[in-house]
Amino acid sequence: MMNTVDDTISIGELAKEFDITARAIRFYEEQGLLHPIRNGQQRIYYAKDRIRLTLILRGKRLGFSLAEIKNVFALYDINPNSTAQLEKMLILTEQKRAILEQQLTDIHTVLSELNDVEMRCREELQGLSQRVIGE
Amino acid sequence: MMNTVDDTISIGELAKEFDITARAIRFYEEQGLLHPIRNGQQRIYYAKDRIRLTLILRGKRLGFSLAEIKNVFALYDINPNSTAQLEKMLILTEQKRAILEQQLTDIHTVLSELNDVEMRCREELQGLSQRVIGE
DNA sequence: ATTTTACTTTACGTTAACGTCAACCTGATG
DNA sequence: CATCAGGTTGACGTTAACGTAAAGTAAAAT
Repeated sequence: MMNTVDDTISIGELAKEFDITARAIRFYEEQGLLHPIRNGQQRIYYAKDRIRLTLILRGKRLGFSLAEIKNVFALYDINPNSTAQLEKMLILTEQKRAILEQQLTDIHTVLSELNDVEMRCREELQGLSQRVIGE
Repeated sequence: MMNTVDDTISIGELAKEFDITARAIRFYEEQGLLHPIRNGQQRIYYAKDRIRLTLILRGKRLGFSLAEIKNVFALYDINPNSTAQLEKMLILTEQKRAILEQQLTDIHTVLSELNDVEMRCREELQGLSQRVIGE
């Protein structure tokens, strides 16, 4: 149940808020993507967990696997003192960027194709209704 | 092998051209996404199959399942004489559009986040090299 | 003629991301 | 006190999209 003093919520509420199942949330935890605190047996979630979940779902929408998303999280958690790690991170971000930019062009292509289909559809519908009226 | 008179190619060449396995191509056929002609036992592919494959792979990059991609293909193959079908198609294209536009905003968000990470990385690297030089 | 090379079908294996029980705990409520 | 809503941990099931291995065919090269 919702805690009245702080901003913690239960797994059920979190699931409802993001329109996913509790099972999915537990699975993300199992995979190391979430780390909720316990109140006895039960999990309690804070605002930071909501942010994490937002990132997870966005990553999924973009076609990234949970493992990849976990990697990205790991990047943010790196202690930025090693040149090697920093350069590795730059390589990874560049890879992501390339994929995302490919997706951008893909999306624009498909959107314009959708426009074509829609236009032909509407014209066709116009024609049909004209003929019906004409009779 | 490449046919010298027309523009047909074998499954191996097609696989190489698109950097996927022949198994994948056969699987797409199994799922009704491709319909190559046979020369005896062997499959032969025409330019139109290459176009299909391009569309399949683009769909996949955008996170669509093969079943969804097949549906989209079916839309193009509809004989556009039924008002009901045309309107159904318009509904489907609108759904796709919504998903794609969500992805667009997702991508822009992530790209700008990547920029932030990169900038912090480069600054950190600058700092490290400065310190080394200073010694 | 035989060995390669490229293809074929059949069929079982694999991985990711959960779904779906089953059996248990636990605080609130009639 | 009993029951119920909501939580918990296993553990096995499921689907998509192929991978992979086996066993056979067919043409081409040696």
